[in-house]
Amino acid sequence: MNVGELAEKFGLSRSTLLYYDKIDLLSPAGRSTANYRIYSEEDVQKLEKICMYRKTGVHLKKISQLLSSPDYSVWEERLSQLNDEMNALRVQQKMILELMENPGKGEVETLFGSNRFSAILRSLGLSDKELEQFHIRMEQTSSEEHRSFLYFLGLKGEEADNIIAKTKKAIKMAIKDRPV
Amino acid sequence: MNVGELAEKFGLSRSTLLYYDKIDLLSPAGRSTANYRIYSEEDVQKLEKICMYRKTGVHLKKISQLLSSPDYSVWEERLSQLNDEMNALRVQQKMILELMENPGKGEVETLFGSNRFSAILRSLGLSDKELEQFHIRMEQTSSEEHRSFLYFLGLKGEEADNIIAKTKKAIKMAIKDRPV
DNA sequence: TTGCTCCTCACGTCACGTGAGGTGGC
DNA sequence: TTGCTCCTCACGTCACGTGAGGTGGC
Repeated sequence: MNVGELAEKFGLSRSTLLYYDKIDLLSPAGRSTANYRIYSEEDVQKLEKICMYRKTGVHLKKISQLLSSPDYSVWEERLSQLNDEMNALRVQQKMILELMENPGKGEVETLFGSNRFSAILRSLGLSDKELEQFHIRMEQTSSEEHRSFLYFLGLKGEEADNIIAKTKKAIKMAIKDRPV
Repeated sequence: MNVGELAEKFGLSRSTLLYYDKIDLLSPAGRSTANYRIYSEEDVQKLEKICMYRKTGVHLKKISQLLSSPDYSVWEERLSQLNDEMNALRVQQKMILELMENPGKGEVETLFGSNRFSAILRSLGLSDKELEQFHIRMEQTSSEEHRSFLYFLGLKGEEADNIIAKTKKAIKMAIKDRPV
């Protein structure tokens, strides 16, 4: 296999493979007479692992190390890092919400009503779909539990009522649209 | 004020301020006879805003735009971006957990018992302390609710029992260590 | 011969950090 | 004079993307 074929097979760009060769992460087994890169079956399997590991967000250097000596601790470290990164993102969300609520400090227009609600939703770090699913499952299990959970999150009475109303509506819609 | 003083006042490095000058984000009002940068009171106030905006994670270019023309939509965009980024991190967490559970694919040692539990905890994107607090609050409110919540998260019976036992222990410790 | 892929530099990205080499102020 | 801060390049970071300019294969 040459670069183009390998790139397409894995949905990567050529420059990615050239880069991997450059940093000695994945060098082709050989070269053709015309100096084309030729990848072996082993190279293909190695690339498969690389792609999997890459999806965890660890640095290519660590991936390189992992390939030569599997080390379990890399995953624990990465999980811890991810935790920190998520917390950092949450801090950013909080900062934005503060700026939105205190336009005086940042001198931006005020935010209110349903906008504020959606901002709070996002600040919880969940996607809209995920949150809707969560609320639906809670409401179906126990409406009372749902309400206390919303209070638990620090929402005020009216806001909680709004969410519950929305969720009930969503459930009705879901039931209505359910295939027979 | 010169660079060093301003840097210290805001807890920034000098190179940061040099960089901000270079990209025309914050250029000093003037220069001394020895070509030192001299920052005015206006510059100080501008830097204050820059520091606040920086905490939201928006690019310096956008911050530069914000300073000349306040635009509310920047925050909405950033919130949406943050959502995407958090989801991306969650995908990475999932990938790691899969690799940990399927050592065959990644050829890493197996994970079991309490390790698996802590991995699940981290995969929820909460810090250990946050999670402990959460469990404590739930357990104090309603032990039954706590258990059903754990099932809700997909934990099996024994694992749930373990968490509850741990939480009860933590509560006892907290009560015991409480200042009189 | 015409396209096509391939090759090798080399520069740009983002927000700085880190020297190198030199000058002014107390 | 001794440190101290200041100055201006310029390179390194991370994982590529994007040309520029040129060659081999069908």
